[in-house]
Amino acid sequence: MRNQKVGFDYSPSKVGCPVETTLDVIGGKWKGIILYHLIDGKKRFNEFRKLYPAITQRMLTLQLRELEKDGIVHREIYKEIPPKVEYSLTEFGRSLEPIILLMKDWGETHKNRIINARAIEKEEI
Amino acid sequence: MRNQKVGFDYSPSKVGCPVETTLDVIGGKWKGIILYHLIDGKKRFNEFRKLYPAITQRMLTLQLRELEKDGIVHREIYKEIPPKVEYSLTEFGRSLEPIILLMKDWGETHKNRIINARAIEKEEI
DNA sequence: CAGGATCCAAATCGATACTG
DNA sequence: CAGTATCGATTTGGATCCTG
Repeated sequence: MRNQKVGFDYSPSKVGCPVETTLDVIGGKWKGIILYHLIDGKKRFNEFRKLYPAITQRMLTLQLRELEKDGIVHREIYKEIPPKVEYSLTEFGRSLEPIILLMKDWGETHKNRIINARAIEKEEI
Repeated sequence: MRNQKVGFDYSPSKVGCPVETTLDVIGGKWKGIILYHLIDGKKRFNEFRKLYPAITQRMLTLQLRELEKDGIVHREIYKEIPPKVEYSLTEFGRSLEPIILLMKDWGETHKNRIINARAIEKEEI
């Protein structure tokens, strides 16, 4: 299976409201985080893994590839030994910055509220 | 303390960057769309189904319930026959409006680009 | 009308092992 | 270092039937 997708299917016939387009690009489980960390500069593969140990190697690879295919992320390969690959936002990718930053603000402000809501939810089960 | 934790909880909303919190709330496959349609007023269950035939009854129910539990959506039940249920944004939910609207703008602007990128991707398979 | 319940298929994820 | 490959587990989705 050489083309497993981690994002959503996006055949044109399914395209509905514009919000869906955006969520399709940044809504993957780890894409927002990847994008967020790319805002302050390029990152290497293992830098991401240190920043976010919870994401597996496999998922990181898959999500980066999709962002690359959507033209959001640029992948620069240095032909050295040991290998070195740097990921950065493309110009197009930068157009997502305002959204990511707004999401960051919202998350910072309301994180505890969400955590509480979900904790209560669990107690009730 | 009835909620003492022995290990560390790695559930997304408790750890990591704030962007993840936000995506956790609005990133569900249909949540963005639901939220988008709620911005311009309350909606009934079957109204959503007409606006978005692609979403199944089951998925609509599940996603609405999650938004409700997170305090984003309010569910008003009218005890009538036939039954009537209206969904609306809570005050808290309204704090997400700027993000949703920004996502809508981005989607409108770049929709075609994304569709093309993914069309090419498919040709290559 | 607005769903709940059930069952099954498909998509997605994670752990592990391996490689240029 | 930066990945691939593989496999089993989990999650999610869809179809169908049922109900107050």
